[in-house]
Amino acid sequence: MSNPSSFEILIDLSTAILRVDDGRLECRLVHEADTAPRLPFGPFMPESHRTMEIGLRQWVREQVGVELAHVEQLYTFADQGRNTRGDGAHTVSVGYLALTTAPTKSAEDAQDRWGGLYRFFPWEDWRDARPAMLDEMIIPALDSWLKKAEHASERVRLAFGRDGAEWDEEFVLERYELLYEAGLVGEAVRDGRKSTADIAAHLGTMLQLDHRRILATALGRLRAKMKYRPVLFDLMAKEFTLRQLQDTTEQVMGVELHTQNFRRLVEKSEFVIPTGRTVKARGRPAEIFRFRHNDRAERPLSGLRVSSRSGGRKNR
Amino acid sequence: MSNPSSFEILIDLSTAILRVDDGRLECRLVHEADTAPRLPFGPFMPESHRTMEIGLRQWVREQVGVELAHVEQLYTFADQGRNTRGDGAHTVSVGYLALTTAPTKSAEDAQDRWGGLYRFFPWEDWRDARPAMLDEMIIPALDSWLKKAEHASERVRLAFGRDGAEWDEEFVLERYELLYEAGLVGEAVRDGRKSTADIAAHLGTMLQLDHRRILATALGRLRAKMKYRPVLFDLMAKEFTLRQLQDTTEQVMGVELHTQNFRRLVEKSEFVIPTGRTVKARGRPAEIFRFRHNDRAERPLSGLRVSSRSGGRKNR
DNA sequence: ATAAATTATGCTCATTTTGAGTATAAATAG
DNA sequence: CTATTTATACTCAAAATGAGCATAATTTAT
Repeated sequence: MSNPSSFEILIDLSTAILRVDDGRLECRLVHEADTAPRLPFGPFMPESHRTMEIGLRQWVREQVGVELAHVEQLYTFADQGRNTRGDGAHTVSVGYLALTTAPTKSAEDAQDRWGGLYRFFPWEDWRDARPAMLDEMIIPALDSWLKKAEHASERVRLAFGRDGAEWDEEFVLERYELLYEAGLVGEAVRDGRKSTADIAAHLGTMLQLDHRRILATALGRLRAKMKYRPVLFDLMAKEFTLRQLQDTTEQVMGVELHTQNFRRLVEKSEFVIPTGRTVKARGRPAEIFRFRHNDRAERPLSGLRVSSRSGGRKNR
Repeated sequence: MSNPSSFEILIDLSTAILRVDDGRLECRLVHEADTAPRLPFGPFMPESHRTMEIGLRQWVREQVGVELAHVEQLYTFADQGRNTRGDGAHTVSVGYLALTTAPTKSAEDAQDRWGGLYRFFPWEDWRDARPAMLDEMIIPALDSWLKKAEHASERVRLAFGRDGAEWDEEFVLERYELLYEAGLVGEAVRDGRKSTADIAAHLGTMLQLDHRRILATALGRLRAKMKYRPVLFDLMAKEFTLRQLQDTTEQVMGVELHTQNFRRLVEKSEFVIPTGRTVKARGRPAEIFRFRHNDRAERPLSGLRVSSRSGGRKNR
């Protein structure tokens, strides 16, 4: 255990705060002059932060000021050269995911404080159809990269659902990492790796430091978690229609769902209770529901094993 | 982002290395004079470790010398007072899970290098029956703690499957944490918390620092992961019978399974191919299988959604 | 006012998966 | 040769899933 002295390490606590506003999945951003946007973050200061979560909540409070409904540690990143600032300090970053309830009055915020999540990962949004950029840019670029990096071919196959593998919507981070390694995203260019800058310019918006990596981790984790824990409700307002619930799920999963079956699933789960009231819009008025909180009668914490609509998830 | 200077932080890389030997789930331990055993660990040294995984592999190599089949970061713990050594340095520990293939010739190791995992978590082993210690010690002690700590009652309910909630074998960490908070495990005594030392003496073997917490995280994660990724095979030898596969699964999940249905599940999954050979013992000889490696034809990486045998999982 | 469009909700049906057995096969142990 | 043990095969009902058709309750267009 040689030399257990300190190593001048700085720990960043960075948080991906997600919400769904008006049916759109968004991430809270902080803008600074002359740089890419960033996530809320700050250093872990053990003298004043008894736990990391306390520290993170302090930074979020100071920089953002939103109420966090769910907070969860994601991953600790420490790779050399991927979270580098001016000073040469070694920086490790601990990424967190936080969810926040849908805002009551939208568009109250300054326009750019919340950014649509798929701006950063356009290839992850399959709601309409398989994104064209996959076949037009990403796959060809990966193929040409694979000539030099054959060792990665199995990873590419699984992450991007090729050669009979399925597209797994949870593999958000794996896909981002491959794009980074292949030099196809802006951060690779910035970090001075061998890269293809012209393609990178089209593959989503860059963030500072390793924040897009953290965001990818957040989305992947959220997609996975929704299937087995009822985190979905931490993204909803107190009351909602089943359509809104479905919209939120679709936004997160990046896939369209079969409405009737989704409804059946939700009702069976008993996570939700009808209020009796309805809301009017176009078409038949929808009933308003709310989440069944920590009642005595609460179901075991299964999630929603959502089943996608026939249209989605086509592979090549 | 005030004051992003360094804070004299030391990062420990600690690894729970698991294997199944002769049908028993074990964890690699390091013994030192006059203390509780510990996991292999060492400091992260950014100067020489380009990534944390490189660092961890170095410590494992130096202290242990086993081949790791699967390595996965678990969680980063930084709570004040739970990983304290003599020197007052602030220590954060990053826990890892590593799996290792079943050893060919068992009992070659010195006796105490590998310890049965359920020594540390006797309440997690439901293979035979619901562990008696739950009703005899743990639940009553928790109940009496809850009188002073009412806020925790919902957590206890979910973690220990009370009042209609189900016992969820994945909640290993949640249970350990509650036992710690309630002062019922040795580490709470050691850390100087309000505790019930006489009970703690019976609730499993202590480890150094926060290593048992990391180990709990490891077991919980492994149990969860087995259900959706084929990590199971990283615990098996190259060839095995379906009974051995089932034994391993049962060891990890801490539950007995329905043999015929397990077999059906495994065969359908196509993770496994028969070798044609059989192995003799008592009773009908069992066919020998091996894992279908990264073949071109590999299935999507689903796991085994194991279904427990009727006997198991009874709640109170 | 009436038809068309739109959205919500209800229901059916075939298929697959699951949970729980019963039955049979191929060995060893006595 | 019989009982015991372990492995493997097969059955069957119940539950879950995937896909679609049908109806209800509104608004929008004509």
